[in-house]
Amino acid sequence: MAEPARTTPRRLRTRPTWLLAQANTRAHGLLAGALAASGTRGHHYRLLAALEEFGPASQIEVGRRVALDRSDVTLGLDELERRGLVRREPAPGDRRRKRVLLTPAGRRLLLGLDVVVQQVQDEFLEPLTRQERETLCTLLQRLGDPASGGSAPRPPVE
Amino acid sequence: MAEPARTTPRRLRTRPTWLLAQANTRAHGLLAGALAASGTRGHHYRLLAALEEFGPASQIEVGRRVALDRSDVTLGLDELERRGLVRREPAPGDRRRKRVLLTPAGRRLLLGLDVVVQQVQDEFLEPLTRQERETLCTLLQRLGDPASGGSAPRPPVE
DNA sequence: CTGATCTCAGTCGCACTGAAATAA
DNA sequence: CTTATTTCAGTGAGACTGAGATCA
Repeated sequence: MAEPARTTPRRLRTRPTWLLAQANTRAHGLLAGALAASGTRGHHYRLLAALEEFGPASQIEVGRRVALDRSDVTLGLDELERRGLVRREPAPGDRRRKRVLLTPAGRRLLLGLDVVVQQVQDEFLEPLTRQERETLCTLLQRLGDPASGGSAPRPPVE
Repeated sequence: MAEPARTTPRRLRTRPTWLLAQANTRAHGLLAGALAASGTRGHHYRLLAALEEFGPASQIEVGRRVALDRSDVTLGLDELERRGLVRREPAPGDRRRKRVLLTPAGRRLLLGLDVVVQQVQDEFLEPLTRQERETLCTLLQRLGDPASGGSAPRPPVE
């Protein structure tokens, strides 16, 4: 017996939240590994994507669209700005805000990352047929949505 | 226009790894919130489950079954032991190892947590029919598996 | 005055690494 | 000697909070 029963407890194995967490861990690992080659992380891709698709926006707006906290947006944009991938300028008409916009270099990087990210999807989904992939997506979509409509963000520490 | 286009970029919205991450965030939030009432976290439930279902085992064995790092097993068991929920004793026949076992109080807590965890599943899956829930589970199972067979755990930092 | 935006410092839980201590 | 198990200290990313500065 070289492999002495590497079984997961039934309590976990049969629970959707466990399966979800396991699958997500694998997906996250693949993604992080692939993005690391360009010195980028998930945050960066998200931020670039929001800027490209919706044009210049305030930081709070960007954060809302890609589900990032205001602090993480600030830090992420710091890094992108240092690399010349985005620019911040005072927003016209409201000097509290900053208008963030993609530079040409930022757009180029984004297009390159698109390929990387797409390859990761294929690698991750390899065990599923095309039909199954679509089913998965629609189910996940419906599960992720309710978050915006009434969950417990962080319970108070006792 | 009070809600000015809270849309997620298409690049994210259409990608399985994004949908997975969003759904997982919601699931994790619900679970953490529900467990917090008993001063427990996911780790603890996993550890208790492994001990209950497979009986006393070495720490490394427990960690393998519930996908926890050796260090996290040590810390998690520290906490459970302090609360009298598990006991550690030197393993008979191999004094490098410790044999970890569930106490009666640990078993009682586990049974209580079972109810809590099950309720969270129902709340989380509420948007799906019974049929869809089963489909989801089988798909996720197949996606989580390959992890053991050849992924990139942590890419070296450049 | 209130309230929004951005920034900064810090917290917390999670996943992991490297190395020491102990023992097979 | 090498190898396995546990423990400890520390790192790094992700998600978050609270407070200050700035401005509507």
